Amino acid sequence: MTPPPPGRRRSTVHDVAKAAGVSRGTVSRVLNGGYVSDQAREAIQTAIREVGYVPNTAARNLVRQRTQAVGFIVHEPHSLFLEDPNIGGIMLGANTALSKADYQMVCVVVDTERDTDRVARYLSGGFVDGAVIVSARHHDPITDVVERLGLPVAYVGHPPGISRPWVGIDNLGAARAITEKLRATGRRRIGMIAAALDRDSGSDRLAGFREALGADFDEDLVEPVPLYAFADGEAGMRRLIERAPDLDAVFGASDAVAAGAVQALRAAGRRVPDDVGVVGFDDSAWALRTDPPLSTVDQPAEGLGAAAAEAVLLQLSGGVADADGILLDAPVVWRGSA
Amino acid sequence: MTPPPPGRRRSTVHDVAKAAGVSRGTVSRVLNGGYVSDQAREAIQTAIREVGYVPNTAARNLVRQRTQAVGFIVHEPHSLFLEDPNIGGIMLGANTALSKADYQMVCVVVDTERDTDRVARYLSGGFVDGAVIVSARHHDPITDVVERLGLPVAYVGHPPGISRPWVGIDNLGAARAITEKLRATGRRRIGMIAAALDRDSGSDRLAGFREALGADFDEDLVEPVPLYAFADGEAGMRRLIERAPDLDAVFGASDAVAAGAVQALRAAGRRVPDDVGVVGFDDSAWALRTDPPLSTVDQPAEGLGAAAAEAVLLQLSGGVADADGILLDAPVVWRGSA
DNA sequence: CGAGGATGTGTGAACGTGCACATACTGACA
DNA sequence: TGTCAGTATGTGCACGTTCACACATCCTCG
Repeated sequence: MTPPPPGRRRSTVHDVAKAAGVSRGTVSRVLNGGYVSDQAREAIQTAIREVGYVPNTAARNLVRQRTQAVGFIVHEPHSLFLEDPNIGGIMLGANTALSKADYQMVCVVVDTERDTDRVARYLSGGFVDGAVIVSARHHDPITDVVERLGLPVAYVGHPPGISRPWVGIDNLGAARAITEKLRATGRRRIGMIAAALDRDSGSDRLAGFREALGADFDEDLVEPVPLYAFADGEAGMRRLIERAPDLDAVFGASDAVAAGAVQALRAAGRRVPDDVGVVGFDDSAWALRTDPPLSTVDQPAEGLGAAAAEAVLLQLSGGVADADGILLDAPVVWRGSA
Repeated sequence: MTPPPPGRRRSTVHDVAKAAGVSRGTVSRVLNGGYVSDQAREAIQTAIREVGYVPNTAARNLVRQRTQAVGFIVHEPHSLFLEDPNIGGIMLGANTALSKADYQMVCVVVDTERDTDRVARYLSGGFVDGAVIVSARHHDPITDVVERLGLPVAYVGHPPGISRPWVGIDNLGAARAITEKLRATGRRRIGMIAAALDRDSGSDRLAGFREALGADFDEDLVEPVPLYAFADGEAGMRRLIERAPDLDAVFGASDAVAAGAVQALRAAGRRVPDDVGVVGFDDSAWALRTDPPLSTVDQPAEGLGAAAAEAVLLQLSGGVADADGILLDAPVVWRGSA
């Protein structure tokens, strides 16, 4: 089918060796280190430029028994993938760290169940040396495969029951911090729109909220919604106002949720922040887009991606990554919405 | 360094052949097609499962002279990559199309100049069989390399001076359509915040705007801004109101720009849509986020990605992709902002 | 002056696959 | 019965690299 590239054949070490008047071995040593005389090195480097030599990855991978590629696996429905403000940053951070170490990043998006099997097979197929896994689920076929294979991985977020390296932010602590700050402004009836409680990030944020309020915590002021989405925030806020009209502040589990809440509050005739203070979580583009801009928690997405990638790279270079997890700092960003 | 995978050695065709009592060749034929008796086929398939055989990609790539991977190359600064509402969709669409054809997608983000060289080298290194290239620049080292190598590619968007397959939307036609619709609502003084005029998408949208207004076009009502970003829209709108206080409608070159414009208008005491009608472009998350939601043009991001990927796949399977480009339909979505 | 390390180079054997080729058996047909 | 097409299988080589090993030279030190 695929004809050899229209131009001429790719040049190989042999061509370089011939052009430089040395043997393959010496060329290889120039590329991979070893004793080479200055004279030979120079001749070879000239020859490389001359014949336009670029090493053949497949051949190198074959003999080295590795692929110099790391998978970036996102387990989210497509719609969420587009909505999530962090994934782009995580990807970028991971990609930057991997490129720097001369690894390639291979993106894999897992949507349907069928995909899950495909990816599990993919991972066991040795296409990648390791993987950064975002938003894994509990007892995911993917995590199962990873555990069984002992593939070097790092998770972004902390899937329960997994004892592999992971990076995340201190969702609980950050949620507690921003709730405390909100409380310190004098608010008394503080509600929360809690999203994605089936994930650690969601349940930890709720736990932090609860801790900050202590004895004042009122179960009735928590409105659970399925996703970290704008529409969920809006709908949740509507229900919450109805149930607790005296509410004077609300913590949205994400900026999108908080933005939805602002919209619903405004529609209900409440002023933000005068009548109701609102805080979010993520410091995504949403936060600067609402009026007034959201007080929120800065989620260092690029940092998370980079840290996860580095944890994988560490394992790849023979190190042992700490399975206890790395928590990145997620500082409160105070703006006008509360 | 990297020790062979902690478990046991990966099994190869030899192991399968031995387990099934046949030769390597027959195993290969089961995998790649050819004459095989039912009996042998069954024995081999059982053996494959038994020994947990997964073909070695590197070896296969080496002998087949291809990598079964397609690059996804984004030439944007990191900050824009995160802002752009379309890139996620394009990526997703491309990834879906490629996975279906059993190709892997390798993401490459080009930010700095240094990156450009790295990627040019990467592309010429035979790491990928083809590439989907997003937002290429004119006389980009990357496009140069691609042209020189004759690498099968497809562009998303139409970099000038390139005669390779590309997919895009009819920016000019869509901009004309939404401007006409805006005009039909009775607006008389229609301005435009024109972004990214150094790219085909930006200049085409301006051209469409101009065409729709015909003789009524007023150069003075066009405010050029560098990027498709919220902040640019806000700043541009501020300047535009000052210059033309009698303006009664504005076309933002993107939803983000339009959202910024809405913000600036509101800050200036204008009501949307009562005093000033606003329309955007992209139908991104921004559109539903403003109040009222934006009238805009639906940019089929996933469709673009998929179409580009398919154009690459077509070339890879020996077909000749149409270098004239494919234009996807971009329908006007009318909401409350005008 | 010879042993032995440091430096420099060439050669052969893998790595795991796909493919061309050789081989062998079957049945149909002249 | 010989020939030929179709079916079915095994074998050798090539893909382009790295790595271990053998070998050669030089310098140093006892």
